[in-house]
Amino acid sequence: MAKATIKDVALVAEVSVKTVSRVLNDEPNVRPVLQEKVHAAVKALDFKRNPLARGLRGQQSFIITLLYSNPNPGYILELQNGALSQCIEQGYNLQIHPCDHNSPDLIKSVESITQYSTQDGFILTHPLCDNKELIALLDEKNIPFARISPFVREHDSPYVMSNDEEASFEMTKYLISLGHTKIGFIKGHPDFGATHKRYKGYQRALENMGLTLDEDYVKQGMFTFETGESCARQLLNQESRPTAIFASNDYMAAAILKVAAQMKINIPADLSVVGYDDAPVSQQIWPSITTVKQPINQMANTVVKKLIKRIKKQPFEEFDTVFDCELIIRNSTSPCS
Amino acid sequence: MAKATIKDVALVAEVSVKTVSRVLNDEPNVRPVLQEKVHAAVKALDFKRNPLARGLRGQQSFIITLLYSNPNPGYILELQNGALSQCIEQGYNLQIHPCDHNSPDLIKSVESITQYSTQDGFILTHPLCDNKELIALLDEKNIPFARISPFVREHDSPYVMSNDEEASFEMTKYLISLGHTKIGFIKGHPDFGATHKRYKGYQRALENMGLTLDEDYVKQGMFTFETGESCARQLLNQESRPTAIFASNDYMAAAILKVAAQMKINIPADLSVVGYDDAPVSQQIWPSITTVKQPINQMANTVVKKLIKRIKKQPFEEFDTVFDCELIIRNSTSPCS
DNA sequence: GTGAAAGCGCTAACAC
DNA sequence: GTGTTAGCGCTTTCAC
Repeated sequence: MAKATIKDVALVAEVSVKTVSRVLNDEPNVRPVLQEKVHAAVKALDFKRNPLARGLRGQQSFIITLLYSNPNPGYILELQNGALSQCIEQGYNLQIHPCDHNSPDLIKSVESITQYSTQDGFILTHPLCDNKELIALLDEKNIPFARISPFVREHDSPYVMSNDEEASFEMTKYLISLGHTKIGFIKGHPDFGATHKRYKGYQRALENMGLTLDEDYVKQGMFTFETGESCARQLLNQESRPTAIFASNDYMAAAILKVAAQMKINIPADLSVVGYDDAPVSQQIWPSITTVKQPINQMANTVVKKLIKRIKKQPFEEFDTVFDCELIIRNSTSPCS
Repeated sequence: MAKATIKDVALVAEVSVKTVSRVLNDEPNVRPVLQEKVHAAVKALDFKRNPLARGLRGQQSFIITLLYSNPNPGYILELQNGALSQCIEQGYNLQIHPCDHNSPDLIKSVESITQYSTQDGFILTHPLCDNKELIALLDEKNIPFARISPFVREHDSPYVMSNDEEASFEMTKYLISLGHTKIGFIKGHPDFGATHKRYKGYQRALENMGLTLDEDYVKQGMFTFETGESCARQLLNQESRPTAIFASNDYMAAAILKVAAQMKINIPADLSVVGYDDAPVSQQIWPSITTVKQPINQMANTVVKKLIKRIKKQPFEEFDTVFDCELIIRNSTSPCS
């Protein structure tokens, strides 16, 4: 059986195609009686509108493109799933577009997808959402977009973010509450807004609890296992070594475990370690890593809602913008001995 | 400036729209002179065909849907990237559809996406590609599909696979070459075809090298960290414990490291551990885990090529079907002491 | 309130 | 070889 078209529905419902279209699009000016008839016919024929035809006529594609450049597979997948479920709910398709935020071809690659297919909107994840060229491109092409965890917020496009600074503040306070005073910190990649927020939360907590920040306890990592490893070595090879280290993500935290094992430093007895992101590795390692979990799925869900509102030129302020993170206490932290 | 249409191109090239269409579709019967003209006009206008219109007219969508149900984010992302790059190259879009192979709604969920949008073909990853109901559904709807790592191969649809059995055979031989004779094995989830192939490679290597398989050294895991942990405990709590353990994936291998740490068993000095998949954790843990890497990206790439051939009803036998895996020797293995 | 007709951008069928 | 015409399924005029 060939797929039913709007004509078939009109025939069965004994109305015109236009009336069917009106009902389907929730337009006013249709008598309830006819609405009923149409709905019945739609159901009887198991009719679904052809998105291609809809798009062609309406100059829209019902495609939302998710742009990401991020080395964390667990994070990306969660993002995809959250965005996807909301897209499906609203009758949109999600197109994925992995890219490299360091590539000189970034702009070109995004431009090319805007040409080869049509998309109603973009979702930019960090750090792409702070890329001025990219934003300029989308603005120029007049393509709506929404951002996840932007650092710079001046654009009028919708965005969502997690309260990284607050979570980092809480996590640092937690370490202090365990009796730690010598708390090391490994920063993330400076291109990522989250890096600065996480560091700021750490700073603020120390200050707030009357501790002074020791520059020797702060090292610059790049979110990779390798940089985490070298930072950990630097931190732990000092005379007065920290009794706790806060890494800006779980990969770097995992690297601390490696260095500690090699140096025969016992975790958590001699050194507490915390990470960030709740990456799979934080559970697949021993001791499992105390970390921070962002509500990524929910954030992705909301950002899609906002984007679709923006696409439809409706207000989007009704939705949440800042999302709370959750501290997940595992086995890599213990009271300072 | 509004996007150029085929009409604009025809106008500039001073030919009919049909001629433009012919050139664009590489159809015969156009004089080289006109081809030149059309190409020049296309370039001048930076013209790209509207995929919606193309799809509507041609009863195709240029959408390929990737179906997966797999708990390994690194694997999925790699798969997506491989499939995506090939899709883009051939002018297709990739739609992703994560699902749960255990869900009773699986079939319904796939059926619904075939209704809400049109797709030219599906890519089924394992274990979905061995789901009879699913295959029956696609066959009935006459939607072409291709499979990645199917266990049952009777269908005439194209597929690719890695030679898991061979890789597992080689890995086991490698352990034996290190002097190990008491080699434990943790099986994966029985729903996955790979589980059986990996086990078979292990069996065959033992046999081949003149060792007898000891049932006490084989435990049934489910690919999760937790099951790996309990299997490791069972294996290591025996009187005559194995000196090496082969886990069917890296999550379970990571769990062995945990158990070993708790039991003060030194890795790799007292126990060699190998995993499978080259999951991110295998590098983010210490000691890093010796493992097997499948050429996922390449497999995904090829399966898309095959699928598109199938969609176009062209032969697809020219492409590779079986892909070699690579042993990655890291720090979790050493000669038997 | 409702319907007929036009057309979104493209390609298949058929003329020439 | 090349151009004209029709129409994919839908929504948007614009009549009634």
